[in-house]
Order: sequence, then structure tokens, then C-alpha cells
Amino acid sequence: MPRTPADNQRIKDERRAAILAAARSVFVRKGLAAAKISDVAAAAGLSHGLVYHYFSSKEAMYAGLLEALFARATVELEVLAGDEGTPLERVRAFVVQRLERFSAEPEMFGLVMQAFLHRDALPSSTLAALQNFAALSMSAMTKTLADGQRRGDFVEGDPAELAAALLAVLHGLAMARSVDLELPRPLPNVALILRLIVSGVS
Amino acid sequence: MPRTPADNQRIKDERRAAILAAARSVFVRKGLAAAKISDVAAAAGLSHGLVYHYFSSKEAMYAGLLEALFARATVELEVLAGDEGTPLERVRAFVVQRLERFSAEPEMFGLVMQAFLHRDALPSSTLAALQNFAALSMSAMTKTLADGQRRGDFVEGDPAELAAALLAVLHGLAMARSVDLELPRPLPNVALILRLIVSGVS
Amino acid sequence: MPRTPADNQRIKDERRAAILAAARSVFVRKGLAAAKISDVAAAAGLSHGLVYHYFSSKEAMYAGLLEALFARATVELEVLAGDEGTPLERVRAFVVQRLERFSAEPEMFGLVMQAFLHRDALPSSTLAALQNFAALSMSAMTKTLADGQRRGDFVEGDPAELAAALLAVLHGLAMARSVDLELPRPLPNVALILRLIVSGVS
Amino acid sequence: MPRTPADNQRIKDERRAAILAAARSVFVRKGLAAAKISDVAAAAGLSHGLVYHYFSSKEAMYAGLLEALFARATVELEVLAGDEGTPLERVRAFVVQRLERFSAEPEMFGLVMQAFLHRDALPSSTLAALQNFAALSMSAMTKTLADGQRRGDFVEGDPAELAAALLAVLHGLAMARSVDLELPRPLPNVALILRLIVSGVS
DNA sequence: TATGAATGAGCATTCATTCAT
DNA sequence: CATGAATGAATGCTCATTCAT
Repeated sequence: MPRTPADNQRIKDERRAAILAAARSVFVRKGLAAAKISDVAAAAGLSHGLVYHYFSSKEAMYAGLLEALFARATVELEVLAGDEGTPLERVRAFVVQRLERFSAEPEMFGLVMQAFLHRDALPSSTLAALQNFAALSMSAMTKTLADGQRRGDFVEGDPAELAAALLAVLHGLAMARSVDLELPRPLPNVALILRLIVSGVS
Repeated sequence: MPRTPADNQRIKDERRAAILAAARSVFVRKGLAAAKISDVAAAAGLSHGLVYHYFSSKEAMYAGLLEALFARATVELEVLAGDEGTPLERVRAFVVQRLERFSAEPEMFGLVMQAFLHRDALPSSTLAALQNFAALSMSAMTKTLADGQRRGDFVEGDPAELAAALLAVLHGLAMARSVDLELPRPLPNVALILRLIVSGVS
Repeated sequence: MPRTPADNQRIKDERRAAILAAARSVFVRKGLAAAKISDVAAAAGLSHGLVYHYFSSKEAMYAGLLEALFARATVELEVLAGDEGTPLERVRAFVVQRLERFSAEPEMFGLVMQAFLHRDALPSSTLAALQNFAALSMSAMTKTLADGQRRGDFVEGDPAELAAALLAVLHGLAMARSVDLELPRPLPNVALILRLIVSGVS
Repeated sequence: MPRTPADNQRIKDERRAAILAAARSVFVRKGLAAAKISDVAAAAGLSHGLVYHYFSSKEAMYAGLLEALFARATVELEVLAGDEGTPLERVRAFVVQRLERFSAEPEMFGLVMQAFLHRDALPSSTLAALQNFAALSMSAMTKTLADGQRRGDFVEGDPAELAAALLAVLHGLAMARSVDLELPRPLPNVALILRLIVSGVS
């Protein structure tokens, strides 16, 4: 009684997901160059040969991982770039969402940092995705802050500079989280972070 | 008439410095695993064989680089941990010093991030230096913030949490700088950052 | 239909044996330091990379080879150390066995000589095996000669000195054989060698 | 007051001798391939660069060492090949001389063994010297034994076979000595060895 | 002469990738 | 699909040898 095509597809999808999960963990811990395909295969519980049924190369696997991350993160920018609520509410919601993401998947950001650090080694499509996401984040944040400044909700100053600062803060917190996996310190609350930009705090 | 020992020492010092400079640049761009000794040698303008007159292995070179960085950074903590001025002045001075350091040597922080990210691969002495520096930073900042809170200069809250947040912010900014070497955006000014912790800002 | 584990085991055993045979020949001809892994691989008819599926390093391969030799040689001491026959018969049987071994596998002894000569370079487990074998040989021979002396079969004298002399003779013959592979001279017969120790010969 | 040419020559000779002595010790312990010129230089107390004023290459040094040994050993064959005394006396004198040599310079024979073992790696002049010495030894011993047999002093049998056996015995003893440098066992006395060939012993 | 910095050929070893089974 | 044996390009590292000083 052979497996049905649907079974095969399901198995295939599960395997692919297992490999990606294993790869994320291995890559974040060792980096692209030091990570071995056999590490990934062992972590995913299959032979290293089989990995090549799912990914054409180590680089392709890495790129797949990162591009999925960027795609999801781009979607999640909607909460900031959309038109639900006031600028302050949107920034708050975005910050909350990011903090939760960092708590839920602390490894994720380590991967992104690596990509930034060693971007000479990235395939061009991944580099493009990374740059696209960075640009989208900056422009959405800058626009939202500028909107808020017009309403007097945020402190004065170049909105791009404020945006860069706020994003850098989030990245710093993500990094702290990513880097301290064993004994994670609680992330600061939103109110603290928003002091950076909200006018009239005391 | 052979070279004098002093001549040899001078040559050695120059070579060693040239290798370290080349190594910093190569390591920060590629990471330990992907960096080739021949890259470093080429960047330093000498043969790969000669590198091994100065460093016993690639790992030793990397460790030497990082340990020097940590040693210097530990010394620079003095401005925060010392007793020159009020807690607020000390924090301000520390933040200014860090921002200047990030501007002057943007590569530096990339190296440190890598070390954190891939600390499984670090030799134990380097790991110890890193952990020591991280602990010293946190304790000095926590103590200074607690002092300032007692004087009413800083916002309420767990001083360790505030310290972690402030350091994370600095790291986020350093990362932004380190990662964006070609077209560096100006770093935020001190005043903006201090809004995070200073009470009564408007 | 993948290979069965049994198939793989068979392949592995065959390969491992082929590599060891090639290694014996290369090591005996060049010595550990001068032998290249690529020599061994070429002699075994496979790629150099594959050698490392079977042996973790050149030193491990050398050690494996020697330890197998010592293990077998230790077993073969039984004919001398056992209680089959008179002391003279046991010594005779042992000498015959050694001479036959030297004829059948002249390379073998070259390896052992190398190990003795360069024992500073041996891994400690191999050195222990070597020393163990040497000590066992001496004690078995000494005891057997002492027994024979009590029966009046052997010449007078310190049995340990006689044992050392007899073993040295065998080693000298083995060496002559090992060293003269192309045009081997016939080994002396047992009777000649036994003249060294048997009393009352004429 | 510059050194006179004679002083220079003396210094040069001393240096050369010091290098050879160091080389003998290093080569015998590690073998040609594993011995480093810097080991020899360090053992001789001079810089590795200077070694090349005295020897054009590592191989030349090794060859020089061995050829000197063979030259001296060839001269020492005179006691066997000459016409002083009866064949038995000459053989006895030769054996005594060899045993004394092995005691006085146990390292020497280790070098010769290496040369035999790895003779594929020898320069041709050294190989020729080695083969020449081996041939001379065999022919002198064979002739002397044949002479003695005619006088009834030695046992019957092919004199070449007897010669090979006797020389092998000596080599075996030399090896035992060479290999056991730390705790040398006394060499067997001449009488024991001569039992191999002398007729009518009891 | 004497030194040791410098070079580069050579070799051990690793690991991504392929492919027979 | 699955396995792991097999290959070989790539790279760390060593060390004989050269040569400027």
C-alpha cells in the first residue's frame, strides 16, 4: 500500500520545515560559513544526502531562511504603515509587536544580524530582500513619526533621525535577547522605550 | 652587520600591527570562519606564511584582536564607574564616549557582535574576557543609575532593567553604525538617548 | 532501494582493509613523517578524502596498524609462554614461527622497528602496546630459558641476558629480511640459531 | 684585532662538528623527514640560517653524517679483512670492536637502520656508500668464515649464510642497544655470539 | 659571519556536493 | 525517496630555504 501523493506532499512539507527549523538553529549558533550541512541534517534527523532533495545548496538554504523572515517581517510592517489609529498608537503597536516577536523567537534576530554583518557573502536576492526591508522599515517609521510630530505627539527633530534611533533601540534590545539565550532578561516595557520619542513625558 | 635586536623588535611590532589591522577588517567583513588567512595576509601585504610568525593560528589572531578590544573597553568604563561628577554627568560622559568610539571605529563593534553571536566558537580566555566586560558594564551602569535614582535624577524602576535598556540602545546604535559602513547616518545626539532615563524631560 | 546496512558494512570493511594494506606498504617504505596520505590513497586506489572516513588522522592510521600488529604478536607469544612440550621445544617452535612470519610478511618488522626508533612520536596508547609486547616477550623468553637451564638443556648464564641475546638475534634477522625486500636471502635455519643457547652442541 | 684565518678555520670546524653532533641526535630521534633544521640549529646553539653556511640542505647534512659513518665503518672492517691472526681471532676481534662501538655510540646504529629502512629517500651517493659498505662487510665476513672452515675452526655450512646470520645478530644487538637508550642492558659477551659459528663448543 | 624575517611549495584535513544502490 | 560512500576543491599550517641587514 504505497503512500498517496498527498501523503508524500505532507511528508515533504514536514521535512522541509524540519530542515529549516534545524538550519535556523544551527546557522544562528555558528554562522553560515561554520555551519555544516551535516549539522543541519543531524539536527533535523535525516541524512545529509537527503537535504539536497530539498535545497540545492547551503547558500540556497540560508537564503530561503532569510527571505522567509524578511517576507514575514515586511507583512508585519503593516501595523506601522497602515492607517489603524493615531501615529502614536501605531508606533506603540509596532513596538509591542516587535518586542513580542523577539521574546517568542529570540534566534530570529541573530540570523538577521549575521546577514547584515556578513552581507558581502549574501546572494544578491537575499541582499535585495534585506535592503528592501530595511528601507521599508525606515520609510514607514519616518512617515509615521512625521505625522505624529505634526500632531504634537512626538518630540521635535529630524523624523528620519528619530526613526533611525528608535529602530536602533529595538535592534539593540533584540540583540541583547538573541545573544543571551540561556538566561533571558525581561525586555523593557513599551512605555520606557517610547520615552525616547514621546513629547512631554515626565 | 646584522640587524640589532631593537631593529627586529621594531619590524615585529610594525608587522604585528599591520596584521591586526588587516585582520580586523577581514574578520568584521567575513566572520571568523569565512575569513581566510590568505585574505588577511594579502590585506596586510605579506605572505601567508609570515602570518604564522606572529600568530600561532587563525583563532589566536581572532582572540588577540578581541581581547585587546575588551581590555581597552574595560579601561574606558572608568568614566562611568569612577567618582568624577554626578551620576547623570557620568552617564552622559559615558554615552558620549561610546558614541564617539562608534563613529571613530565603526568596525570594532561588528567584531564584538560576532563574538557574542558565535560565542560557542570562542576560546575560553576570550569568552571570559567578553563575559567579564559585559558583567562590568552592567554592574557599573546599574550602580550609577541607582545612585542617580536616589538623587531623583533618573526615572523610577528597576535600575538593572534600566541599565540593560540603556546599554541595549547603545549597542543598537553601534550596530546600525557598524553595519552601514558605506553611507553612515549621523548618530543620535546624547540628549535624545538620555530621554530614556532622565526624569522630567519634556 | 538503498544499500542495506550489511552492504555498507561490507564495503567499509573492504575499504578499511585496503587502506591498511596500502598504509603498511607506504609507511614501511617512507616512515610516518614522510608518508603522504595521498600516497596511501593512491596505493589503495581511492581518493584522499575517503581515507578520512575510515581514519581520523594519519597518526591514527599508523597507530591502528601498529596496535593490530602488536595484538597479533602478543597472541603468538602463546607458543613460547604456554606449556606445550619442553622448554627447548617451545623455544624452537617460537623461533620457527618468527622466522616464518618474517618470511611471509617481511614488511611487518620494518614498521615495528620504526616505531621503536621514533617512539617519541608515537601516541601513548601505541607506545604502551609496544612496551607491553616487549616486556611480555622478554619475560616469556626469560622464564622458558630458566626452566630449560634447570633441566640442563640450555647453556649456563643469566637467563635474561640469554633471552635478550636470542631476541636480538631474531630481530637482527627480521631486519635483514625487512630491509632487503627485493632480493631476499634465505633465513638461517633454526638449528643454527639454537646453537646460541643449546648446551652441548658440536 | 681580527681573527686570523686559522682561527676562522678552527671556528668553522668546531661549528661543523657541533652541527653534525646535534644533527645525529635529532635525526636518530625523529628521522630525516620529521627532523627540523631548526631543531638541529637549536641543539647546536646557533641560528637556523647559519646552518646553511655549512650544509647546503637538510639532505646534504644527513648524507654527510651517514657517509662519514660508512667511511669509518669501512676502515674498521680492516680488522676482519686484514691478515692479522687466524680467521677465528679476526672474527673475534671484529665482534669485540663492533660491540664496543655499539656501547660507545648507541645512536649511531639507529641512523644506519633508518637509512636502510627508508632507502628510497636517500640521495644516490649515500645509497651507494651504504650498499658498498654492506657488500664489503658481507664479502669480508664470508671470506674469513670460509678460510676458518677450511681450518676446521667453524661449523659447516654455506659461509655466506653463516656470514649473513652473524652480521644479522650483530645488527640485532646494535638495534637493541640503539632502541633502549635510557636503560641499556649489557651486551652479550663475545663468547656467546661466537657459539653461533665456532665448531665444537659445548 | 650571524641573525631571523620573509617566502612559498607542500601536505593534512575538512566538507559541500554527487551519485550508486 | 533515502542513505552514506565517494570525490576533490579549498584552506590552515609547516618548514626548508633565501636574503637583507
